[in-house]
Amino acid sequence: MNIIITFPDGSKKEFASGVTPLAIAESISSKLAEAVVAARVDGQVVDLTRPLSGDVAIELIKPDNPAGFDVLRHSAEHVLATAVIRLFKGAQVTMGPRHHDEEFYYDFDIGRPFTPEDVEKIEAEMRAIVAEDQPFTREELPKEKARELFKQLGQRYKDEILDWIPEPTVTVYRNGDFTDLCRGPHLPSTGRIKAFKLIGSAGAYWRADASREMLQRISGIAFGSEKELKDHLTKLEEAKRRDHRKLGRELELFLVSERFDAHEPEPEEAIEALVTGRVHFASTPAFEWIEPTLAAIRAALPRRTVNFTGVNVSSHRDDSDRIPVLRLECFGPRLDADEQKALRALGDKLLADSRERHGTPVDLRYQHRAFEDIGPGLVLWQPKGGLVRTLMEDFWRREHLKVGYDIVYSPHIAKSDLWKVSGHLGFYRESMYSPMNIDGAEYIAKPMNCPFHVMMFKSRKRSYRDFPMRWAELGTVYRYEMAGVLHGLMRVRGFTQDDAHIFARPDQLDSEVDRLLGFVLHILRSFGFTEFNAYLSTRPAKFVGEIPDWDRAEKALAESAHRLGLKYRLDQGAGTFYGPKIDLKILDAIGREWQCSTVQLDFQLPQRFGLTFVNREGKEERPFMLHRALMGSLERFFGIMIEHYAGAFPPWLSPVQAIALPVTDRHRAHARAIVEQLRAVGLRAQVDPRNEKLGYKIREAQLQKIPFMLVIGDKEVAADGAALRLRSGEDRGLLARAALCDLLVEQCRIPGASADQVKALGIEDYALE
RNA sequence: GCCGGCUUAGCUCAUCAGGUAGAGCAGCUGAUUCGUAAUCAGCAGGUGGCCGGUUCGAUUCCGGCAGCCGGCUCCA
Repeated sequence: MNIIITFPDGSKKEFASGVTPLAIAESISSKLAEAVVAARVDGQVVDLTRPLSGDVAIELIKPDNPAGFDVLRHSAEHVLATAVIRLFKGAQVTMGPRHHDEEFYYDFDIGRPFTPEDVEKIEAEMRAIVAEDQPFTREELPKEKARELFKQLGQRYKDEILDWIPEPTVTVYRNGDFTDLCRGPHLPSTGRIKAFKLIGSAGAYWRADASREMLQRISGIAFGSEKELKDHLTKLEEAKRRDHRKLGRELELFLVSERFDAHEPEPEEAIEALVTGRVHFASTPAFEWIEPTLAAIRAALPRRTVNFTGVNVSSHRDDSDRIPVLRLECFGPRLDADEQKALRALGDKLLADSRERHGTPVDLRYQHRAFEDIGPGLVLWQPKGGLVRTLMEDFWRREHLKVGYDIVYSPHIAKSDLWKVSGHLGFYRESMYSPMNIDGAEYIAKPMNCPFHVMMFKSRKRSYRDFPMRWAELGTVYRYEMAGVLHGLMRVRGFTQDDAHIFARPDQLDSEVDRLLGFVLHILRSFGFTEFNAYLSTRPAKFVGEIPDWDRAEKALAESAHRLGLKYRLDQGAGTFYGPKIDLKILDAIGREWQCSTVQLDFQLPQRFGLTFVNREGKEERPFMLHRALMGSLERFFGIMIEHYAGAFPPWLSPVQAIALPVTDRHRAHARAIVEQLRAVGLRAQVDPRNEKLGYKIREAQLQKIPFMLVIGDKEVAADGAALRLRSGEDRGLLARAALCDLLVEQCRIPGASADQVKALGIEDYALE
């Protein structure tokens, strides 16, 4: 019996029933059969070896297609697992990712971490398995049969995976000595994995749950050809070259988490004693410890002043598992051997005491203070970075004022009570810095700016005529982020949000969202980003407010994105607890995605703070509130720009725009004259006055990524001009002084919203009714 | 916070197996007056992240802590 196969281009061909997609590919060309990794049959991706029956539509999938990529990488995972069970007796296999971005990985439990040597061995074993060209075979069997099978194989984790599969029948794939529970599909055989490389190993929690077993993840990359693999590695190299941490140091833009040696040993050296212990936070307030501990330490160190300086709560998992760290400072000469011994003995004693009292360990140690330390995740903006930031901020302020925002400021700390009312202490406590005690009241560093803006709203009775109110602030916030996630400027603990809160009447929702999205695009484009991905995040499982309000708000965001021609992806259930949001991610020069902008609707705060306005009928009504950030955080956005431009900022953002390079010192005076004139028209220009060869100065200017180099020698002095060299290497030749000036002014112009844009962004409701 | 790795001069990196550290660049001094990505010479620079342990002796071996890097998780 024959069946009719329909191809994507609509053409049809007849085959014998039971034909496999692989055979079909071979009938077209052997090259295609070689390249193809899976087939889409009536919309479903299946193995190339799956026999077909009945008339179907078929599409042969190659690795250049996302589905094909997935199959390739998925098979690579199985090869990885095969290598691991061969090399490690009793290794437990768990699972790989559902979808693959760049990398593939598979998590194992071998009772210990993998070493870098293990990974090398595993990769070698994988190559052997590929060379063996083991066929992948698929088998369907009832769930209970599968349970028995994996029990026999000694694979514990598979049992748990089977628990969360609802279907009565499951599929199992085999290759060589490896059998895995797997939906598939897979390549016909391991020999088809030509280009792959293991990237490394790291710990990962079973089911991403920190309370479960720590597994060992091995990750790698796989491609359809060696060339693609090579290209990918080149891209990684390129990313490394652009790393903002490296460029930040080289260009002297910022410092983060820097530790400096202490300057001079001081006559009165300070040491710091830390007392840590695990106690039940709710039933045993850490403060009970302070007095007895202090007294004991004072007795052990009679020659020193010992002060209590605070309590840090260092674990943030949940209330019952917090670790209060008592921070004590001891001033005085460095401890001698006897004193250190005494302190250690005291530590042992405290340990024993606390075990008795709380059933938990306590640990006392001291540390000589040998460093001048800022603290992890805190940023210093050096002069050149500070200048770029100033330019970013100035631009930001000017554009905001143009389109009807007001600029506000708020303090860095506020009483705990405010954070209680706002709900942060309930929902956000784990990310907040510990309170400080001032005159008997508790204050906390702000993790967000919104409560302050809300308080300003409440300062007087509001009328429907006041709306919309758009209050923007470059507000520096502090968030306690887990130590392991900090990363250069991209993830820090103190950062400045380009925040704003828009308070408006319900009838203004659509127009405000429209204007906002338009404004976001304008700002991001001005900084040189032209490609975006938008994500609409809808109601999560845990939410506040009424469902009709949510639906309406989600619709408003979606429609607005639509009106602006912004294509968005739906992120179901990923909204914040207080409202839906739309996030914009920008694509940088090498195609990486970065989240910056977020626009969030909030039903929660106006309600918690009881915000109202008086409407046209004289009745109290609740306004809505929009939170938004465009750049997100100045620190992070700066980091992204550094990587996007590889440190070569556009001229308007370059710390130094032009540098004059006199060929010898007799050309210095003329160089100074040119620079003076450039400065007079507002350009940031400098002279390199050093007695060095021209090549040397050019090299330095080039490394500093200065956009315009002005070479000045005899010819240029005679012609009263300069020879312009661009950082691209292009030599523009001699330019007369005036022409040079005009050109540079033009090239360094600061972007800004045009009159049309301002109009589009809606200045009209500035007019009072 | 968890898992692994790393931490040597301002930066980039050496020091084969435990015997108290070297180079290039940067810095300082001097010479050189030079045309599109590095002129030469000299000088100075380090209680090898911090605190302990083992050892006759630790940068090297072991433990604790801190920081960084790659992941988990989370997010601007």
